[in-house]
Amino acid sequence: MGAKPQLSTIDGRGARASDGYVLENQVGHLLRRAHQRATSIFTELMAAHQLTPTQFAALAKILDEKSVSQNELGRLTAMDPATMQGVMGRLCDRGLVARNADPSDRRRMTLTLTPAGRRLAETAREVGRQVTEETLSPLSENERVRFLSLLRKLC
Amino acid sequence: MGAKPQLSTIDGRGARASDGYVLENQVGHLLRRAHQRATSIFTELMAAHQLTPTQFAALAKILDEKSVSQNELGRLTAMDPATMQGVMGRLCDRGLVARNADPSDRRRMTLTLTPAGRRLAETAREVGRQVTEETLSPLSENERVRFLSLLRKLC
DNA sequence: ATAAATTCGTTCGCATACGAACAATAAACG
DNA sequence: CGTTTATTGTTCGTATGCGAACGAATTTAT
Repeated sequence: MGAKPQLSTIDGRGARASDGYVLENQVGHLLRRAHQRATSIFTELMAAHQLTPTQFAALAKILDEKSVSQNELGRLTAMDPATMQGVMGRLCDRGLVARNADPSDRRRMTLTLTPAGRRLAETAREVGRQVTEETLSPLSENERVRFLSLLRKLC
Repeated sequence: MGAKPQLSTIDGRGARASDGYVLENQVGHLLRRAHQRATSIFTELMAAHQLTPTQFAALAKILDEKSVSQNELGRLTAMDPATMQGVMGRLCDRGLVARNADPSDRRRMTLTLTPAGRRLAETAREVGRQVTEETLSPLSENERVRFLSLLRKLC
C-alpha cells in the first residue's frame, strides 16, 4: 500500500525517469532551451542588422531614455556592469553609441545614440516585433497572455 | 477615426513605451531574465558541489543513460558539440567523467561516470529538486503546472 | 565498389554572463 | 570637517553558447 517505486519509468516524450528526477521537466532546463530558441529566432531575423539580443536591448533603451549612464542602462536591461562594458565597447566601435563624460559626475559616462544608431534602433525595433511574434507562434492568443503573465512573475 | 498615436505612454511598471514597443514586454527579454534568475538560484544552492547548470545536466543524463557518446549527450541536453567539448573537458579534468574510445565506431568517445562522478551526480540531483522548488516559488501549484505546460511548447 | 552525403569530435573566434577585485569619485554620516 | 559608505566604470578569469571550418570515420546512394 506504500508509494510505488516508479524506477526507470518512461515519460510522455521518451525521457527515462531515475528516482523521479527528469531533467526535461526542470524549469531551469526548460527556460534555458526556450531562451536558446528565442535567441536563435532573433539572430536569424536580425541577421541583416548584425545585432545581438543584448546589443538591441541596449539600443532600444537608449532610444527610449535619450541619455543614460552605463550602469543605469545595465539596470534597465538586466546586464551586469562587466557585461555592459563589452556591449557598449562594441556599439561604440561601430559608431552607434557615443560615450561622453558627465560634467556633473566625473565617474559617469553619458551614453547617447549617434544618428546612425538612432536609425538602426528604429529599424531594428520593427524586426523586434517580428521576433516576438515568431517566438510566440506556438501559442494561441490566450496562451500568450497567460504565459507572459506567469513568466513575468519569475523575473 | 484612425489608430491613436499612443506615443510615450507609461505602462503598469513605469517603462516608457515608444511607438508601442516596450522592451520589458518582449518574450525574449523576459526569458533571458527568468533564465538569469534560475541560473542565479542554481549557482547559489549548488555552490558546495561546484557544478554549473550545464555540467549538472550532463552528469544527470549520463547517470540516466549509463553510457553515451559526446554528440548524443549534447542532443539530450540541448548543447552544441562545441559547447559540449568544453563542458566534458572540465568534467573529465575533475575526474567525474571518463572518456573511452568506442571499439565499434572509431569516431565516437564513450562517456561514463566515474565512481566519484556517480556519487556527486546522485547528491546533486537532490539539490536540483530544491533549485526547481525555489525557482518556481513565486507561482502557486496550479500556476506551475500551467506555466511548465506552456513553456514546453516554446522549446 | 565507388562516390556522395552524413556523422563525430575538435578547434577558432566572437559574444554574453558574472564573480571578484580595483581606483576614482560622490554621498552620507558623525 | 573628516571618515565611512556607496556608486561608477574597469579589468581579469572562468564558463556557456554557437557559427564556421576542419579531418577522420561511417553510412548511404549509385
